[in-house]
Amino acid sequence: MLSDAIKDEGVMRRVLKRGVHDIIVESEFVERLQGGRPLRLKMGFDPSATDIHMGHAVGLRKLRQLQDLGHKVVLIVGDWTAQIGDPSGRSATRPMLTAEQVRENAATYMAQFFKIVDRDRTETRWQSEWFGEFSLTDVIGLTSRFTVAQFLARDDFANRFKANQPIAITELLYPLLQAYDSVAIESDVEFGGTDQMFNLLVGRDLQGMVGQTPQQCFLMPLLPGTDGVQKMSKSLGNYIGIDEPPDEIYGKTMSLPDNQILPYSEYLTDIADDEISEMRAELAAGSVNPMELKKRLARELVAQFHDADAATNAERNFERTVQGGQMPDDIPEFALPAPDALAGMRLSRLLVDAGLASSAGEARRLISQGAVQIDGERVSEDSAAGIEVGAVLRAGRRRYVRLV
RNA sequence: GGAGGGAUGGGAGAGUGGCUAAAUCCACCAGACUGUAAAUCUGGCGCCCGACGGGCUACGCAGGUUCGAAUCCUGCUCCCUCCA
Repeated sequence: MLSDAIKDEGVMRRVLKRGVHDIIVESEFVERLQGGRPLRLKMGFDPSATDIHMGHAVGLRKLRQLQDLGHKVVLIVGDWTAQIGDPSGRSATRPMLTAEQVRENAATYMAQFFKIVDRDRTETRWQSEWFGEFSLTDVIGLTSRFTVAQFLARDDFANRFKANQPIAITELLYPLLQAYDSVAIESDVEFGGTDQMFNLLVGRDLQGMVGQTPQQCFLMPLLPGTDGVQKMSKSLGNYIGIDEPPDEIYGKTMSLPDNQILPYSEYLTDIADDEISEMRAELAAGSVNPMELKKRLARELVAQFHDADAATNAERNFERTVQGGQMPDDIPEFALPAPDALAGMRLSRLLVDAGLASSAGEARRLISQGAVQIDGERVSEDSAAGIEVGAVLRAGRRRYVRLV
């Protein structure tokens, strides 16, 4: 059942150090890892956000590594909290969902989740299994174990409290509910980003209070988004989704700032440690064009979330279109409503209809700024005169459409 | 329960009767330069109109005063601070 690989120093190093920010408590974790019993690895999921991106992948890859050593993932669908939402209204990321939406979102999420995590070594649990039965007595029992001072130890709360920002009572409840999840499934290890540290620790405390062995907390580094500064998140629009087409993953990776090449390579690929050290040395010495290392990274990511052929293709496309300035071969088509529709039509109208601009105003701006090309020729007049069926419209760097 | 302060565009934050589709910064879009990197520079950033002009919508919500309101008045909703 359990793999002997845990005796291998290289494997252990990879599991414990690479793509890991901190393990609380590392020595206990190692002990339990070697204890001969498959561990229950807790991973919670909020069904109000269903897209998995590279930032999440760091942790999911870690789960997979541990599964490969014989351990078991327990995926918790946060259906209960999602149906309550966040009444404080402060956070648009926690809308109230219907049971129906939760089911759909969970399905969407899992389809992506199991691209990384091994389905056969995963147990899926729904939060409502235990919270569905919860009474007010239970809630009070739970809250009575903690103090306000404990919560003020969390940076986020402390800062907001000092700055006179509101903190909804429910916000204090969420960590407790999450902690109770750990008790409900008898978690051995819980995973989360460094921003989750407080919540994970509350789970650890609560388990101890009810007589369970406290879970270990596995903290993953937060992956910066494509801007290289803020953490990757959908709402900031700086993410690379694992479900995105090969060309997108490749292209977005290429637009990463250079200083993200090493972190991304380390956290998201299996490129060997010595190779990464070599890359680091080359970058420091300036003996390599960072672009080349980024291409390597982009290939690795596409191969991982699609396959090797897709990676080769995406690279070829990138070289031809972006680096070579040629048109891509897959251009979405836009069907003109009528054969003679182009006659007398304004170009701005056409751009909007074809989805290349969100409004006529934007379309006009693009034209006047020289961002619009027809069959490779830059246009400056807002007129569709002379355009024929089969022509390729381009707006900005990457938006193309072929008229049919 | 009492007193005071506040709600402005994706975010932060000016503006206290016309010069305000609303300063400035960030984010974002496009162009130049490039390695679809960073930095820098330039232009843009509500919607519509054959349009160097015109119209419509917008400053928490609903009314009102005024030739004219984001700016004044009334009511409502929400938030914050201090006192109890």
